[in-house]
Amino acid sequence: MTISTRKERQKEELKAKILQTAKELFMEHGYEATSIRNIAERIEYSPTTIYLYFKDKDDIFYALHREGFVLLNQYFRPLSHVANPFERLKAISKAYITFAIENGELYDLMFILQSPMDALKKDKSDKKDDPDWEEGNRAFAFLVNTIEECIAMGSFKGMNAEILAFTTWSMVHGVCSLEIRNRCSVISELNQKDLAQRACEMINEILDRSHNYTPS
Amino acid sequence: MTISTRKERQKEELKAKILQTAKELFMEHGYEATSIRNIAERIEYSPTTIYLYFKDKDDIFYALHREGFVLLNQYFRPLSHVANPFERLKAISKAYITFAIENGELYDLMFILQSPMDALKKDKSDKKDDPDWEEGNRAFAFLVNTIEECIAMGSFKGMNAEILAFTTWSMVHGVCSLEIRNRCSVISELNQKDLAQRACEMINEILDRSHNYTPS
DNA sequence: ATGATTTACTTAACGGTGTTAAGTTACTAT
DNA sequence: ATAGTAACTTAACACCGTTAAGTAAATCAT
Repeated sequence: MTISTRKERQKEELKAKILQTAKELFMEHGYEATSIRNIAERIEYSPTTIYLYFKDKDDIFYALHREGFVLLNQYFRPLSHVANPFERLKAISKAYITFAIENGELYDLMFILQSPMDALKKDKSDKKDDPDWEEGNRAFAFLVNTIEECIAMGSFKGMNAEILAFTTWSMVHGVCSLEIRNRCSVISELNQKDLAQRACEMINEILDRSHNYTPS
Repeated sequence: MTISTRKERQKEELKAKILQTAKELFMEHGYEATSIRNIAERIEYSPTTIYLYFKDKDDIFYALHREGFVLLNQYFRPLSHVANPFERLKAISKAYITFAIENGELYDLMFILQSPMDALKKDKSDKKDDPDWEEGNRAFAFLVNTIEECIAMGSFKGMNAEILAFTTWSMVHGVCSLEIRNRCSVISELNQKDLAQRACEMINEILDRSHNYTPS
């Protein structure tokens, strides 16, 4: 028994090593420039070995995808102590953009690249209630709950919490993705990250005005 | 003279034909699945011929990029007749998302793909005042001008027009890019395009509340 | 203990990609 | 007529993701 569990462990170790190496290369050079052959070379195995542990390239990046959400939740965790739900909402949007700027390639993988979504489509038909998606659901649920609390306090009168959560996410994602995919430099002379920061502050300002709003 | 002008014309015709074929294939199958060899095969030339007309693959897609902005401006054109600047702003955001949904692949090229930005980086150092970028500038200027008119009318008190324009663009881009890159289906049971539409309406609602806002 | 089977991995190959160096043809100018 | 140029092609390089077939060692069954 102990000998077969050792083998089991070694298999898992190799799988983890492939994943970690993929992550390193991906962080260094991005998705396009990371090849199965590169990964194989760095871990000193033949490229085909990787296919014994992962279905295909998308499958590897789908696994990294999950790690991204774990990290994002770490950025969110301290914010659960912010008592005022509206302050918490603004803190979430700030933490989100900080995460995006500090982990550009990972953000790209999680929210821009098609690849991990393709992997999801291939063998998972359930989508939402898949255990790999748990961390993603947790992150989004935190946002939805915060907005529900805002509404319970009388903010955002007449708005649907889930739609507003998606909309808020869209707004900050818009800033982050334009920054990551280099669309900021083209329209403004400002430093790119400054522009992103100022846009994010403005989103908070707009949310502020919107949540305080009382029809006249 | 007339014989050499004919040759000149034929060269331009072939260049246009390459571009049009690239566009067709790109619209049908997306960026990744469109290869130089595919294009060459369809126009019945050898793949290397394409390199006599375009520097590389990015260069081809950068050219299509420009056409995308021409089309976007066509969506915007009728809106210049909307007299009320705030109504015009909301109409712009609606037209933008309609453009994105009706021309998904083109939108992807213009605002998501890295490729055309790489082409821009390669041989253009001026960036903003490059003639190829004229149509893009026109589209953004239309948004900035509209917001400036809003501010002149007393809306969005205390906000910077350019930053607000960028922020507004970010907000609608966020919705469009999440939809195009398949991140909607994961978080909601709603039909993807419905979700995008509702998010866009909510952005207009938020802008509405924000522009009506008077500090209490 | 020995033969059969399974496990873990590799070699070699397929069909594709973007790109370039060298070669070919046909037209043009002297 | 000949040298030169313009337009295009052939062949190749160095990659890519992926798979079929093969190998060597460990394990299992008799």
